[in-house]
Amino acid sequence: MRPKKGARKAYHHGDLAQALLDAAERLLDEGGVGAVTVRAVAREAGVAHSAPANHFKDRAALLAALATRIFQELTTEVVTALGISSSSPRARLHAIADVIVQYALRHPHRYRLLWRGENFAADKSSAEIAGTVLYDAVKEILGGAGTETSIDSQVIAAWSLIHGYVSLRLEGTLVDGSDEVSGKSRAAAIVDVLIDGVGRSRC
Amino acid sequence: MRPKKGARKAYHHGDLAQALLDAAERLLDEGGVGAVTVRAVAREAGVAHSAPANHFKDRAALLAALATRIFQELTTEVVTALGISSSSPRARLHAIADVIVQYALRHPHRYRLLWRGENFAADKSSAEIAGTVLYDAVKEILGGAGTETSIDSQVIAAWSLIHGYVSLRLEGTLVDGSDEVSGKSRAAAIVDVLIDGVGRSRC
DNA sequence: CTCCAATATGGACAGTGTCCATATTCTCTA
DNA sequence: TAGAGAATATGGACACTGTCCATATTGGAG
Repeated sequence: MRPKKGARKAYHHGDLAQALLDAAERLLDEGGVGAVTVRAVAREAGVAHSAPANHFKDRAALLAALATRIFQELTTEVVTALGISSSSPRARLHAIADVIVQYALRHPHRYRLLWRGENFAADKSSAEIAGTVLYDAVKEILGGAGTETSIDSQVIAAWSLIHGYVSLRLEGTLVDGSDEVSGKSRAAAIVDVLIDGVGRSRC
Repeated sequence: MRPKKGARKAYHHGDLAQALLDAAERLLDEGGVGAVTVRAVAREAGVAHSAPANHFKDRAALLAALATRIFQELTTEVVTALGISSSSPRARLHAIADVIVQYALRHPHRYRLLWRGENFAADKSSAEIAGTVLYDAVKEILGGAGTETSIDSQVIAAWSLIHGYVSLRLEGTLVDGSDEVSGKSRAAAIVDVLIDGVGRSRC
């Protein structure tokens, strides 16, 4: 039977699933996804090497669950920031970009984990839900003007821009060493480029 | 001693290093980076499991070499496309985006390999060189107008946009199923968004 | 022709994911 | 309240992996 209510100190260990995810997150932060090994997670949680199998059928399933949890944390941070931010579309886009860039730089391994599609081969559902939340957030910011398709393109462009920038930063591909450019962060600068357009800002 | 000239049928096997990279690329295309195992590569190439050690000290080194080779292939395709493309900045940006998106969709595992920083822990050099080539290509397209920093932001924005879009497509995150939008590809559409700006196209 | 370094081989070891039979413990029901 | 069955945890096993090692082979420089 599954725990029906509180589920604290339930069964033998007491929510081992949660404890395993905690352990996995610790290992992830320290050594990257490669360090998140079924056996290492079990060791970290102080259980037998085969105990995780009762809660996650696979290493992939474990990583998927971890990614889902992280995705929700990130989504929450974004939503919170949007709650505080002013109502200007530019400010709101800056807020989103800022939260995501900061989170990714603070927890690089976590952010990387989010975008390994392999992890979601099992249950795309929860990741897709979180993704939809973020997508809709930007769509709302960009408002109702323009045709439906043009808005979709704008939303996709915004997400591509932010995610791409973070990826390049994390992988160290960006030769650009300066985070600051004329008083604002590089992230803010490229968001402005997207809003104002390359063509316009060059004239 | 190292082969000095032609290096064909050299030594015991005859450029085993190259054969190993061929085998690795085959395995990569079929089963993703996880399938590129030192032993599997050796099997595929028909040599002992420890033979690769003579040419690549690590699995990481093997992957790095493979990534470098793929990076050069992609770079070449981009440069070629730019040679054919018209001189309009918009057309040239479209050309770059198109080549990269098409390449990534055709060889998803190869594209993914390029952006795993782990692979370059050993020799960042060659990957950085290839990255610089692409970076400079966009920088040249965007021309000499504007301040230095604002140009850098524009180039970074362009690369972030393209790379981010490809990543989202590859990971299946984009709920967007339609590649085509009002006669042009989605990739072209978001490049146009970047050029014209979100603000402008909404007025 | 001889020798040496580059190259290839096979064995070994620790670590991994996953399956299995077994042991323990919780919860619901009879 | 007693027991039964399901959920949970354990330890062993297997095949696979990366990497090291001692050994064998080979090609070219001297």
